[in-house]
Amino acid sequence: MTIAFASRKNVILYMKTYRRGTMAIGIKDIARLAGVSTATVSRALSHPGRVSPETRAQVMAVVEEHDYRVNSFARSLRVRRADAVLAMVPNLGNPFFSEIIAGIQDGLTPAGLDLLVTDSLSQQARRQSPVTHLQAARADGLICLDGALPAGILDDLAAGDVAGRVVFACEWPEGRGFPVVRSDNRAGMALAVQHLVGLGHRDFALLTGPEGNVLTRERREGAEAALAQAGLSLPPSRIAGGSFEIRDGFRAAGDLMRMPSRPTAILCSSDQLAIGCISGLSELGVRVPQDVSVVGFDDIALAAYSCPPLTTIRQDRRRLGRIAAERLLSSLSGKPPAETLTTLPVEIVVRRSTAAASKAVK
Amino acid sequence: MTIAFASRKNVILYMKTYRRGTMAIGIKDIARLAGVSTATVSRALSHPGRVSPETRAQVMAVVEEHDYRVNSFARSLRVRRADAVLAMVPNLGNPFFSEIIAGIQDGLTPAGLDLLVTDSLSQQARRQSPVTHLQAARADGLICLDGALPAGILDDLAAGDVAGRVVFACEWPEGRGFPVVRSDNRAGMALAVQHLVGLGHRDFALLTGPEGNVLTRERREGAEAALAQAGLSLPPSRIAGGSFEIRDGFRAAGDLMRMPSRPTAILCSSDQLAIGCISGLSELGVRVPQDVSVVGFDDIALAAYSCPPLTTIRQDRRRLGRIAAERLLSSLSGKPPAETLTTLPVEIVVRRSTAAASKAVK
DNA sequence: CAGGTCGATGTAAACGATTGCTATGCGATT
DNA sequence: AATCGCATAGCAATCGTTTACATCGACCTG
Repeated sequence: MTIAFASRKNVILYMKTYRRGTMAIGIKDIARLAGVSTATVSRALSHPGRVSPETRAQVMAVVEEHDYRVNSFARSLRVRRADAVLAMVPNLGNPFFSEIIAGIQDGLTPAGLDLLVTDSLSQQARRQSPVTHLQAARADGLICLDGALPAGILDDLAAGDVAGRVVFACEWPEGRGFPVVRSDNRAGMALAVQHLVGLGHRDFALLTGPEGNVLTRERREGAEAALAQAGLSLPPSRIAGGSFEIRDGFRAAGDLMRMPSRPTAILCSSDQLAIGCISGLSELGVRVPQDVSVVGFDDIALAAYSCPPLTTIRQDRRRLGRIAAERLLSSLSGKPPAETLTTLPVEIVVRRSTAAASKAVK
Repeated sequence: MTIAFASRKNVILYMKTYRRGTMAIGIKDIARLAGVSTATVSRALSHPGRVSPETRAQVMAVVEEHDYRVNSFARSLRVRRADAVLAMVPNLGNPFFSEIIAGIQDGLTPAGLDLLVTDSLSQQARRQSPVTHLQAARADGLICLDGALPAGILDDLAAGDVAGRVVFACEWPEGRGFPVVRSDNRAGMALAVQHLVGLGHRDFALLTGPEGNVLTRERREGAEAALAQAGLSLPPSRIAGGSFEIRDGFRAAGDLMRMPSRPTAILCSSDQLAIGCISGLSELGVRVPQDVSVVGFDDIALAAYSCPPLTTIRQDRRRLGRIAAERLLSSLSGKPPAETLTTLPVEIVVRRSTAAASKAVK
């Protein structure tokens, strides 16, 4: 059985050799077969009301018989519209984004648009920016899930020729005025804090995402504000993290527990962080939730089945994607943007990683 | 002088804008500004060797200055090539596929191809099949991760005009002769069985995926064959499951433990099943791995952090995607397919969900 | 019955690139 | 000196649609 084979050679061969071999059937053939002009075929297909019922039926019969499809390039070239949208994620391999992508697809499908995807790394590899796709007319619009684009690209995205064709979702660059669709990160953290305070916790820690990320900031601020309201605060020594990844949750758990005074409740900026954190805690013999309570953020599918099942903040990622797509569509159709910031509600789902603060904590 | 030049350029641009009502700059503009013909611009861009160094530099300068991009539709129309590939997954929201998609992107990027994605549901919603995209020239090829396409669509995919433009990855329809890239499912299950037999286990159970799925079949067969080799067998009452989802693992755990005689080792056809299963077992007070050992399949990111960390069969999904992309590229370039079935090796990663069979089992 | 309206269709010009031919200029070969 | 070859660049056809405009009856109206 074979394992793999040289790729570079294929690439070169592809670039040099490939031509679409088969001669596809075109509108002219249909016209001839149906005994009408190409204009009539085109109209029968895209403006059925503009041709007589008999002609339409006749054309359709031929179209069906030969399984004809309009060549999308010729069409797009003529109408100057790609009928496609590009979604750019920081990392395609990160499962966190898959549901947002699915939501985008949901939003695009009713409008008959296609979905192109790419990730920031591949773009860099090709020395391209998503702007290229727009300029090359390959996509009508862009939904960007990466809030950390370089300034130069952001400038391009704000420039005249792509204005109104970009929506940010989930993450976004600050102070740029792009339309964005996001979850209510502050409210989410507030929910988490209130839940834990209600359980009697007074000693909090926070696991944050990467430095400079908007979500990191909003979630931290949300936590701090809610804690302040409860008369509590979050000393810097109680803030750890540095990415949304599992392994940092694991690592941070160790760091936190090594401190002289231990928190009884840990707020995590992602479920991955929370799962890593719990894993790290159990490694240290710290029990969740008996010794410390942990709450996550996102409510990924596995959250309900981790052990213990994770108390977390649910954000509806699918909906977020769909709404981003809808906003883009509306913006593409020339409608003036309603507001630039759309904030989606979140909710807390209480499972078993949180419990009343233990009285006997040191 | 610079001023004069700039203003003339602006006038030209303005006139163009005014006339056409669009801001896109075209090859004609570049040609005019560089003082050459469009043919030369085109050649400077795509066959740099065919123009003199001076001309090329001159053209490039103008191209850079105006940030010109070739209109991909005009180009695709002319060269009859989309430079894009469609990936079709059963369900975009399922994170299992995200890494395969990332791998596909990896394979496509060096060749400069774009990636379109869609899922089976959206296709149905639009009453389209992936064939449509190929016929409409929207994509050069298709990578299909859905092995359960209706027969009619499979017929279309095998038909003349799309022949050689399809590769199946991960899953595939049987008895059709399409090129397939897959993991070595049988060997994977054999690895799992051997590991457990080595730990002294004699009482096995198997959690399967959906009925009719190739992966379900191959993994079951792999398990059965390896067990047979060890002189063991798998009675029907020890086979449960019905999907790759977490919740079915959870449910199946209950079913299995309700049987009069309990297995000491559970083979799961996916990590999700395994995680659900462990969750279900712990619900019933059954400890993993002390009471029963569980092994998963896939090695998803969370597998290392579940509790206990999951012993599982790793399949390199990213590589699988990349190789599928490379096979498609090679096939598009007209090379005769080497062999239709490419099988990727898997390996077992032993963590803590498996242990020696307890002597004291009832 | 002349003139006007309207609906259905055809004609042909875009859309923006690529590329087979052809023309030109210039150095090398015989 | 005449010819050949080659590198370079332009001309114009072409890719497969859509759509503005023209055409042509049929029907209506005064």
